[in-house]
Amino acid sequence: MEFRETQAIYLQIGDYVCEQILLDRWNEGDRIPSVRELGVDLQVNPNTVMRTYDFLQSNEIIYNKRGVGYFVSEDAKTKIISYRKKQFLDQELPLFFKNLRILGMDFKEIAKLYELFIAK
Amino acid sequence: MEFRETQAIYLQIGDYVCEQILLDRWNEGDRIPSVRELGVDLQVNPNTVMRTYDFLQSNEIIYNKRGVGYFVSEDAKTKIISYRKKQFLDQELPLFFKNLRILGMDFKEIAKLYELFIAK
Amino acid sequence: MEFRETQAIYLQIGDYVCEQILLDRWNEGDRIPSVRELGVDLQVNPNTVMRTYDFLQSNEIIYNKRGVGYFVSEDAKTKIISYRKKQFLDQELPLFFKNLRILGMDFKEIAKLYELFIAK
Amino acid sequence: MEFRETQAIYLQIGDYVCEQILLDRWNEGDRIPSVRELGVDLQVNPNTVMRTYDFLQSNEIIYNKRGVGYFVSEDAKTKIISYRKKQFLDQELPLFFKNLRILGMDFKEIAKLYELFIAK
DNA sequence: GTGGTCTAGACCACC
DNA sequence: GTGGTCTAGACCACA
Repeated sequence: MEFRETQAIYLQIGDYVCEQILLDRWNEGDRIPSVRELGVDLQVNPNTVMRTYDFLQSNEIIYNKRGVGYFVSEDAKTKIISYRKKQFLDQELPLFFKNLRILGMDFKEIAKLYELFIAK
Repeated sequence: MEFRETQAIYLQIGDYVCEQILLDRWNEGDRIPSVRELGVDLQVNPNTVMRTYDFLQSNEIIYNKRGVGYFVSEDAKTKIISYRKKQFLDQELPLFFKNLRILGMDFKEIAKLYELFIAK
Repeated sequence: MEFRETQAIYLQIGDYVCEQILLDRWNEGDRIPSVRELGVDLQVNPNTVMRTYDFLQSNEIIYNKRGVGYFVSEDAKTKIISYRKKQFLDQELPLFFKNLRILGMDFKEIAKLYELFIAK
Repeated sequence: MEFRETQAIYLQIGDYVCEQILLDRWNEGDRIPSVRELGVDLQVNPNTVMRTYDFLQSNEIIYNKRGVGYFVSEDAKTKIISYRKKQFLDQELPLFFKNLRILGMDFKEIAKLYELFIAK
């Protein structure tokens, strides 16, 4: 796995894990790879994976059974989506609209571009 | 001024400066606030403002007269808009569309939200 | 059975076993559940139960007949109570009192809560 | 500073910080020592202090100004006390009462011991 | 100077 | 085997 420079690796791994869950590769209730396994897989220090798991656990997307491993929470998918939606509506959308206005772009242009995007 | 966690403060100040220019609050050829003044205004360390000005100067949006201050370049508005438009079309828009799809949102919803935004 | 985060599971199982003995559910001289049985009951790895039994045996609360099983010692109840009472008076009580004071709670509050607890 | 074996160092440092706040040694709004300073003071790796600060920040007891340092939140004292109170009422008190009953101790005994404790 | 991230490697308790 | 903690040391962006 390649990492972007612009974001902490442990967060990118977080996104990776969430994607696996959203795509039903790792199902709710399943055990996910151990910190060591995933560390080897992604060519990353186990501590870094640990940090990801810590972060996801504090967001209740995964949980831990002591001495056994980490597991996908029951409502993980819902949580991920609602978390992202909130992020999107609160942060990205206002910025997006502001940009539209500042750049003097017409909303209809965007609509057209979206159709092109969908068609791809 | 409040700053987002997701982006360096000096870049956010850069956006702020560009906005002043685009909105004709600071006109081309005019002197803009000194590093210290803006630092006080925005509750930010002067070094940070300095970094912003450095950055904007390297993009030729502002220029410097030694011992006098920083000034808005003649074609600043054009430059800002073309720079931003490129950024917007290449980077933000694809991400934006991708998000829409992942979150399963309808484009009509966005259109409605935009009207609300405009009305404000 | 639910386990607290703050203490090792095998110790919490130890408390559970002692309680069964104190409450006369498992009587002195009787055979107690096998490591596997209790493991299934409590949804826990048999190794963990094994560790509990090891621990209790080293405190002479239970003993082992090879190939037969584990049994409650003759004077188990006395031992448990004296062990716990010591623990309680030396360790828990001082901490408890200290907490009361730090939190600025009145002892009468505690008395009331105790009545509620008893009434349950 | 000496650390107990029974609890993670970073949590003990957390308690230490909270104590400083409760005792008005570090006041609300004040900057607290940098991770490096406190690391030297307590003879501990800066990363460990970092972990403490992370933890306290997620509990909103301290907050961070980027590039400047960590600061005591406005209502830190209230938060600490209410956090501890919750912990006490939910976790310790039920266990305490349960112990009382199992050990067959009278509540009046406890009341007497408390008076002795207070008198000290 | 500050925090933040990451690595490598160690040791531990626990399951 | 698992996670959890800690250290030492490095590098970086940021203020």
